[in-house]
Amino acid sequence: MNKINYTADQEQLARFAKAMGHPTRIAILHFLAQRNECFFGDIHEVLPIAKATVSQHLTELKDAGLIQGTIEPPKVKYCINPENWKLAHALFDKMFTDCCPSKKNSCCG
Amino acid sequence: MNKINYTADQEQLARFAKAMGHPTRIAILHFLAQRNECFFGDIHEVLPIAKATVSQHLTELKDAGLIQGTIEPPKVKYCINPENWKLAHALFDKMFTDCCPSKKNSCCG
DNA sequence: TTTGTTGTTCGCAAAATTACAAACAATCTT
DNA sequence: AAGATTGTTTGTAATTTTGCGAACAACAAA
Repeated sequence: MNKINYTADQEQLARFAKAMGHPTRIAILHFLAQRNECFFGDIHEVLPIAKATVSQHLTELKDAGLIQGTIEPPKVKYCINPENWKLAHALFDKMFTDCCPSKKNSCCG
Repeated sequence: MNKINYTADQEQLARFAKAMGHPTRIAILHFLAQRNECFFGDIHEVLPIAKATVSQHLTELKDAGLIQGTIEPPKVKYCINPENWKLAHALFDKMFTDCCPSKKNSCCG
């Protein structure tokens, strides 16, 4: 009967996952990994959507902490946020490892 | 100027991420990992939301392929879907590894 | 100062998400 | 058949997300 509270890690993981929960944003993250130059224009150029929408998706990734933007007039350079990227990697990995169905006490075990 | 298409892997990863993009659903996944018995009632009991809402969240996780449900009258047993769980683990891991900021050709490198 | 380039913000519309109570269905027990 | 138990489905409401064009802001160059 005891209701659980969501832990800080669970909330954080959900926030990261939500930010990654759209193909465009996954594509942006992939794109940032393949380029040294990560200006807005470069990103917009390869995506099949309006620049206003690209800007929105970038804002969401930034708000979630997965990327960061730097103004280099007249351009804006985007890149992965290294610390939060590591954190996200760790949280996801822990999740998938903890819930590993091969573990003895797991469902479907 | 060449617009990219989202790859099947990107779409799949986004689908998994979207399903994980809510604290309740993260909590459900964690819960499924800690129990052998994974009946609906057990899950509902620990969550601070109505059963209809729990059912909805379970449906989303099921539709994304992350969990599976088995009817064991009069109960319903839920558990992790082992194959898709592995797939999700692999896709997320590949993403985080590919985009690792420590790599030479990465942004922020 | 005017023009051009680069992105963000605003205003709007359509669709999806989240949540609940109430009704329903399926199955056992009496 | 009637009741009890377990979850799902339905109907509804509030909020969020996604997307676009147009307007705007910041800055460099002519």
